[in-house]
Amino acid sequence: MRKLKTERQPEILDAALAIADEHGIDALTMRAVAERIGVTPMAIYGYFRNKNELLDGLVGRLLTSLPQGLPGESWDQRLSAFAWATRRLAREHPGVFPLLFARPSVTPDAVAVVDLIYQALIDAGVPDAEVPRIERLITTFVLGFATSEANGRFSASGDGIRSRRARGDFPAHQRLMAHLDSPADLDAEFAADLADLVRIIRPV
Amino acid sequence: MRKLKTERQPEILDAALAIADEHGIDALTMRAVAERIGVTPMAIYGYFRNKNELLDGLVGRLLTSLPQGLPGESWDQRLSAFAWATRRLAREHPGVFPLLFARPSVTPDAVAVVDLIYQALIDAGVPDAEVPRIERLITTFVLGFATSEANGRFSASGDGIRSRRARGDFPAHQRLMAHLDSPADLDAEFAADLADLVRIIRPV
DNA sequence: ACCTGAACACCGTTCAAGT
DNA sequence: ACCTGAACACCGTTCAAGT
Repeated sequence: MRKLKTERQPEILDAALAIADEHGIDALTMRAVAERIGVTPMAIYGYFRNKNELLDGLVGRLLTSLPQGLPGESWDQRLSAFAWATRRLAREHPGVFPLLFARPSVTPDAVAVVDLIYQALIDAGVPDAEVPRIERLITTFVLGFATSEANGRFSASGDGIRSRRARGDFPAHQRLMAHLDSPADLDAEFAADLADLVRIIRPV
Repeated sequence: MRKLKTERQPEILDAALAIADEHGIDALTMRAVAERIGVTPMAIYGYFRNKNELLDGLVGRLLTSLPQGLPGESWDQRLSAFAWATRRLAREHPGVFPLLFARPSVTPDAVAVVDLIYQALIDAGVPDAEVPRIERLITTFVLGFATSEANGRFSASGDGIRSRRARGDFPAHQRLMAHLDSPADLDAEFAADLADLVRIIRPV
């Protein structure tokens, strides 16, 4: 368990994030990161024990870039700010964002975000015993929505379907045909979803 | 665009799924699959154009194993059956399951599942124009919950936090300390979440 | 204290050949 | 029609050495 250097960690994470943003997550290799900061691949191992820890560092970087939550705002303003900021993050870093789902994130950064949501729910009047569950419910949805968008799960309907739909194999699709022109306005949809979720919280 | 053989595709997918289940997704290599069915790595390429298409096949396999929805059941029974079956799938195949989030799945298998949920929502009285949004809301949550569980996002709290919590850096955590002993009963939590989501649907 | 160079055990995938 | 063998261009990571 060697002690890690920290000096150039931010520089390395910057490089890694830039590579993933520009060329996709598959292009994020130790060798590519090294080349980008003008160093031999092995130099990276002085700062991160292995590639997995570098990815953990990337997750931490994403989390710290979320808003800290100004104390003056109301609970639903704070919740909403978190949700929209998370979604914006996914759009800015679609390659890296899905890692948030994969990595437990028990880092201080992650706990800080959770603490913010806990506080918002407490302020909303959610009973203490219910707060952790509702927090998981909300972050699961928000993370899931943002990840779906980043991965193209909501678009991509395309052609093959349309014909099959017409063939009548899927009766509900046929009936809803007028409303299936791909989720045109995801901003509006996300807003409506959040409103629905807040309705869960309110009278809990 | 060579024509692919189909005969041994199921056999190959079986092998791939078994490897991922037994040794994790990282152990799922073309070479390992080939060895498992007693063939050279290159033989696989007669059945799947590349590794990505093999993974798509795996996603299809997971989707077809979901229940088809008996017509005799009520809409909330059908919705509930889908949700619990999805979660069970994630527990049986934690390594492969997260692929469902990554791959758009516009395959017939995926559309069939969506059609089932559409129908349940229609039967629940959700207005046609709202059905696709509510479907995405629900599947996003269910997929997100199951993926979180498969990836250990809900457990894994552990030690580092506990001390930090005690240090008082996170006030909401401190207040809720009695309720943070890791999400003990995820079955009950999932049930409560589903009940909350159904309350969204009911009076839409 | 920080970085390099060479090497190892793997990958996915190509191409040409074998039966 | 189906599969094999050898090879290529990559990976992450080790170990020992260089300044």
